[in-house]
Amino acid sequence: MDEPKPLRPTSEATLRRLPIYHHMLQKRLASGIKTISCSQIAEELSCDATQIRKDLAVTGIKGRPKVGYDLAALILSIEIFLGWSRVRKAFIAGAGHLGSALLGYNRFQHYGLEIVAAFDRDPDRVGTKVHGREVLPINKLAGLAKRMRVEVGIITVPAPVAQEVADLMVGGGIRAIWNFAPTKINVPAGVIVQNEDLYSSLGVLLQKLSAAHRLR
Amino acid sequence: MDEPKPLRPTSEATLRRLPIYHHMLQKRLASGIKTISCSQIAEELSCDATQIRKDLAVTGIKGRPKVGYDLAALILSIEIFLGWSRVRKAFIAGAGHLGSALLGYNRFQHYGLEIVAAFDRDPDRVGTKVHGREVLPINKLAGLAKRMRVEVGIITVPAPVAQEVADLMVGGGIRAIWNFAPTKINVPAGVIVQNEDLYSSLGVLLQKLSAAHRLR
DNA sequence: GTAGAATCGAGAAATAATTCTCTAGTAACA
DNA sequence: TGTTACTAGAGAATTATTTCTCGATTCTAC
Repeated sequence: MDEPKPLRPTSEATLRRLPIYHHMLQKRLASGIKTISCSQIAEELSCDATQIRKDLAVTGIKGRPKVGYDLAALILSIEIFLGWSRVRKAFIAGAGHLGSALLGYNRFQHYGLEIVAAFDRDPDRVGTKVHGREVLPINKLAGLAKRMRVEVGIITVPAPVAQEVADLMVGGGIRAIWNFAPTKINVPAGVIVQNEDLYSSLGVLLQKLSAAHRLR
Repeated sequence: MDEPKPLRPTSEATLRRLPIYHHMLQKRLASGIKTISCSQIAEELSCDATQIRKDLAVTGIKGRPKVGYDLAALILSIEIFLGWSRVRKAFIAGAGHLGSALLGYNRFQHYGLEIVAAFDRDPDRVGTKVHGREVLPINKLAGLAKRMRVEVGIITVPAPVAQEVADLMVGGGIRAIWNFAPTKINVPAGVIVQNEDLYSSLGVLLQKLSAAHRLR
């Protein structure tokens, strides 16, 4: 095995930081520099240099003392590690506000994801186009997913129907689900679920605000 | 002091889980039951009962052995702790796809947030209405925030202008910022920033998918 | 009543994550 | 060519978080 297969999967905390470094590094690349050190990254993002070093190490990149990392190589290394170098097809279920907004993110393509079609239950929405992609009836989801070998499903339907939609996706062979519905979805082992609960984030924000209030 | 003032702030992990319990508990409340135990919650969300018990403890709720918690009291306790019991005014900067989607989330009101106005730089958008709220020019943001005592700012502008917008918000007295732009924003001490980087979440999802691939 | 089952709550142990410390290597400069 | 300042990388120490264990409490059934 030429790839250093990790005994433990990379921690979620590290995975969440890598894209942040990536954004920052691309900004630097545009400004023309060739190499960058952990201390420079740490300075800009105001976090710990050692942590960055450990995070970057999981991608397999090697740096040089006194110099740092080759910027272009580092960016590429992060992209490969995160799976952004290969674009995977995605279906989105729920063509409401949030679904439409995600369909409008055309930059997902640069981050390994291509949303190829949208699905909805509402007959008024079916047949319309959102950001250039046609909205299809939800009952076509599983069959098309299988036929087109779609790997990722995005759930932006209301919570009460999220499980139903997840079942359709799993039935269609989808193995990774990005769930924006604020509810738990049950899937068979082997299917990856990434929950994106806006209310959780809002909870964190408002609790901190309340706590700050209480201190004064 | 009648409130148990915590020496350390509650961990982010706990804060993120509380809203998840809240969703689940409300679903249960609708089904008519009066009390619930940690083991029942753990079963439904497939996580550890002890962790739930520790999480709920931070809200100050007391349970009864053999019975569990009073469901209504527990929900209220979470809401108070997270700061959802009082509705705070918010401004949103950036009336693009994502901004419009957030303006359409009218349920934020139940989670302590009321988006009262939207702002944009684009003259074509200014003056239009999005989900019932008028889009105002960005240069009015700071003044209005101060006058209306707005506490929360939501950033849904492109990354390159996020810092500018954050500065306007801070200038307007806003003390908590929900940042959807994939970039770091610098704010004075005391201002709370909650980053919501979709690319980070996507990174986690796709990396896990890639890793799963590599294993086979 | 009393026995038994279920649960909370608190402290201990185990695990995971972050930060610190040291070594070796590299480049810039005198 | 030697000296100095800087940095990656590895391992140790620290800190935070999760999981385990156990005693106390309270309800249910007999």
